[in-house]
Amino acid sequence: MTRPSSSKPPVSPKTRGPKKIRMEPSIILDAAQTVFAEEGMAGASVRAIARRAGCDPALLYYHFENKEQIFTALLERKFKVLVPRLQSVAQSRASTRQKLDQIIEALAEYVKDDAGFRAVVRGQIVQGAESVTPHLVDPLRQVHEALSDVFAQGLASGELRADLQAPIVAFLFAGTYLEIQDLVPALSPHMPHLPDQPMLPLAERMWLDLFWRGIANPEPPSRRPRS
Amino acid sequence: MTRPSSSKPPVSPKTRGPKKIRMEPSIILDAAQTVFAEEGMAGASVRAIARRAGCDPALLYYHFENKEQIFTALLERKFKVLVPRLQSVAQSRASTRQKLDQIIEALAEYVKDDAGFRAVVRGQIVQGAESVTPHLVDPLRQVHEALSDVFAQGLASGELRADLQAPIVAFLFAGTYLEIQDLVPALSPHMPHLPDQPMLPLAERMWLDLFWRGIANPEPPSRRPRS
DNA sequence: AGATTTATTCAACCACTGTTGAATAATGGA
DNA sequence: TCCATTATTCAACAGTGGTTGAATAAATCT
Repeated sequence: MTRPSSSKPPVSPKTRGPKKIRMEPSIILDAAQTVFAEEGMAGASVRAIARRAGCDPALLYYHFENKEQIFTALLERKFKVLVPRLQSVAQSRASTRQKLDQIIEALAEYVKDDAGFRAVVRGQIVQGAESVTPHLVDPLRQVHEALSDVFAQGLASGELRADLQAPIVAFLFAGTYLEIQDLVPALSPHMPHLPDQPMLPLAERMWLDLFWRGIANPEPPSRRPRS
Repeated sequence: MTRPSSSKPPVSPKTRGPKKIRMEPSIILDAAQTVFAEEGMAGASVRAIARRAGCDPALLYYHFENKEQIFTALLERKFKVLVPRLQSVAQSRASTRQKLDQIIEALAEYVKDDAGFRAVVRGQIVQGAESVTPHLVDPLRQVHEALSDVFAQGLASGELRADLQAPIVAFLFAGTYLEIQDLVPALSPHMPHLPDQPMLPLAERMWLDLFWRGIANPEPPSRRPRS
């Protein structure tokens, strides 16, 4: 102030450089996931993510290209565990019913505590966001193919009703499962006229039974090809 | 430019006031709905909404309190037609199957060309946005109550399986229907291994058949109380 | 016609946005 | 121990965000 700033006082010439050490990019991703979930795609600010991760905003640009690429990195991280797991279920040879249970297990891992973030992803999908969609279609296609395979096998073996179409049932199965995982926990707290138990397990069980009755072949073939 | 702006030239003292006349608030709401759908809650700027509606941003603050209130007004407009329609279905006395068809008709009207906007609404629900949730819980509760009634009646009449719980089936029915309406159109264009027909009608029919098989009582009572 | 109310626009405010270039502390190798 | 690389921070830029107060045209009323 009073000093007339003789030539070029860089204001505080000795305070830069690391203070926290070794910030793992995965910590930034964790922070980003929460902030995206809470604020949405556009509402999530780089500064908020950095604050939550405990570092400077500029650091994000050292580890990632920009905000969108943080988002796509997040997608990649999530699908990298889901896709192979589903593919291995599709290649196992258990009964269709058992495979569905395994698929549900994998999906349950995928959705864990994550409704907010997945709502953002859904937004990007339905509005076909240019920068995100390319990174989404590939894993989603793989997920859908794996599920389609499972249902196609069930059709071929006669475990499932012959009037079904595997790719469509795959849509229905995954879509409705995720829907229940997201919406029931979000809504049931506000519905006063409900039984006094946790809704989600009840809804999940009822949905699975319902769905199975809807697709199972009422006259199943002999369980093993028996003379 | 060249004029040195003598003392206080209010820059252009005669250009204010209306140019377009009588901008209906509903036009602003239409514009807002598209922009919210395309850009998300935080990404939708007041300026973008105004541009789309063809008016000045400040006008939005004459007709509405602020951005959030535009959003809640939008919600109100949508639910004002859905809720009574569902309630009247619940009070009619057709067969349960017929009532479900009517519910679907009402829901189809509700979802029409609107996936983007509903994705935003879903985001607000799952993240429990403070300013929006209060305006959502009431209509959502009414929707859920109406559907619950329909299923409860079906249970009482023996049209539906006795091991179901009406409020939960209500969740499943509405949730999964909306899910299919949103996700199938958004995803199927990117799935190369699909039959070459429009997916949505197929998926919708298959889902309804599946759902009905899942909830219908396999030993239905006499259609009218007989002797 | 004149006055009042209603509907609209303009210009500006400040807080915050994504992003970058330069400065620098910590780390690891020679 | 010195040096090069890596990881981090600071400060700033230019743009955009929601929002408001004053100005004013159009519509309505008397």
